Amino acid sequence: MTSVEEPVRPGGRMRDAARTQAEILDVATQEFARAGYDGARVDEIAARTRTTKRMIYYYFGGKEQLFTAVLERAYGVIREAEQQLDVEHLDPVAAIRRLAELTFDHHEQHPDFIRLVSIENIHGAEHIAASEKLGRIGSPALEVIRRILATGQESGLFTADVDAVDLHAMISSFCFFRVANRHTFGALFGRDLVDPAQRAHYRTMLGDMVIAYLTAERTTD
Amino acid sequence: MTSVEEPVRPGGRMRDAARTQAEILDVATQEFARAGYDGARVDEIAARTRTTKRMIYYYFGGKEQLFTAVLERAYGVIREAEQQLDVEHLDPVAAIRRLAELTFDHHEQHPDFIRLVSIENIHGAEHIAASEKLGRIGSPALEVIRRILATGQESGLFTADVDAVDLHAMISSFCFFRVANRHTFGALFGRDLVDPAQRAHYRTMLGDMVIAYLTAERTTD
DNA sequence: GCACTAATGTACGAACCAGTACGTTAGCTA
DNA sequence: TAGCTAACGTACTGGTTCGTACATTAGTGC
Repeated sequence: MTSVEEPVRPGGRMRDAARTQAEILDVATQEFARAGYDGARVDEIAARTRTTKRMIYYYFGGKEQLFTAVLERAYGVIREAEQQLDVEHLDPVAAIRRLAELTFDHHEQHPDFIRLVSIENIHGAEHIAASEKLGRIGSPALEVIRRILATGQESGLFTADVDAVDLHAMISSFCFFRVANRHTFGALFGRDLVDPAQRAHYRTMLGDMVIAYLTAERTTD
Repeated sequence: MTSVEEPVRPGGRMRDAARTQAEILDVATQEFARAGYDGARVDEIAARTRTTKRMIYYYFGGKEQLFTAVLERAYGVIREAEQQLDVEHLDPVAAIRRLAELTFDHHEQHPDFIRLVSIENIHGAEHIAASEKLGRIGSPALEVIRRILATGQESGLFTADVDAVDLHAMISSFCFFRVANRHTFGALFGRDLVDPAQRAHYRTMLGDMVIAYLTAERTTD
């Protein structure tokens, strides 16, 4: 997520709009993820930047729009990751398992993103609604699921009545919960869902769950 | 969740510590769920109560402790609901499905609780950690799962290597995600996960998923 | 090298908000 | 019914925090 890392602009431009904006977004992402929207402090973001609060208002307009920009960039990152998906050369069962595992990995590697999404849900997704960019961002992963599902259903490997969006929700819910709710779950049940020693276990569990669901004969009652 | 509903204390005591505390907790639950911990306003809570801000500090000590008290009561409610669980007269498959459905129903009926848990996770479960009551609250549902799982595994209906806490996490993740992330999911994928018309569909989907996972033959590789 | 504008820094204000000092009264008990 | 205390109300404060008015400079085009 960090886009800026030069120590003290060695020989570079002193005034660089793109770099300043990227740095603000980096720090703002951390701060919003750390403390939530209302808990985040604009002054704190400015202080941890090589620029001043003035610049936040100059480039983004305000706290609200800054948070929207943070969300836009965070969603852009997963969108790019999803575009790199390369699983359709596998057979449907292996492809779905691989897709689930990549989703699992991505969630684990981007806890800040998970927190931002949780925060945005607390606020009723009003920033996504206010963003033109996020309105029609789409999901490459969804298209991949759609195609794998179609192949698997044609060949009779998968049960026919499964929808791509639903399957995406199923996979996401497990991956998301594991990261987002690890604190309360750990405090109440004494088990750390993101314990590295348990990582492979939960990754396999997710794949098993999804494949079992897709290949089970449904009892129509 | 609402414990107080008398219109304007008809003939009752004017000074009633228990009623005042319960009313503060009711309103605080709504306010914290609405706006998050930092977004919630103590003045707003007081204003929507028949008492004053002074009383909040008199009874609870401060905003932080008030939130902890809200969490304690909210977790107490699900604990009570879980103690009413009566599924062990069913065969293991039906019992697990029924348990999953009841979890599904409970999450749907208590969106405020879901929001409080999300908020508490944003803050690293620090209030649960600070609460003696919540430290060892336990989970009746977990015990039920444990027993059903044992029966199902003994009879060979279920695969042997499933843990009760893991299964609880699996069920919870689906139920929780559906309610907690409905706003962002709806905004991004154009599908309302809590649409009443889709309720039965997702309820069945959850049961199918869990049962498929428990009864699938595992490919040990 | 001059002028113009994008980029930046400083200092401040006004509203907000958690928390409290101080005073009052209902209701119980002896 | 006197007295005591738990329960309650009012008014205020001190610090915080988003946002901005005003001043300045780096870089660019001519």
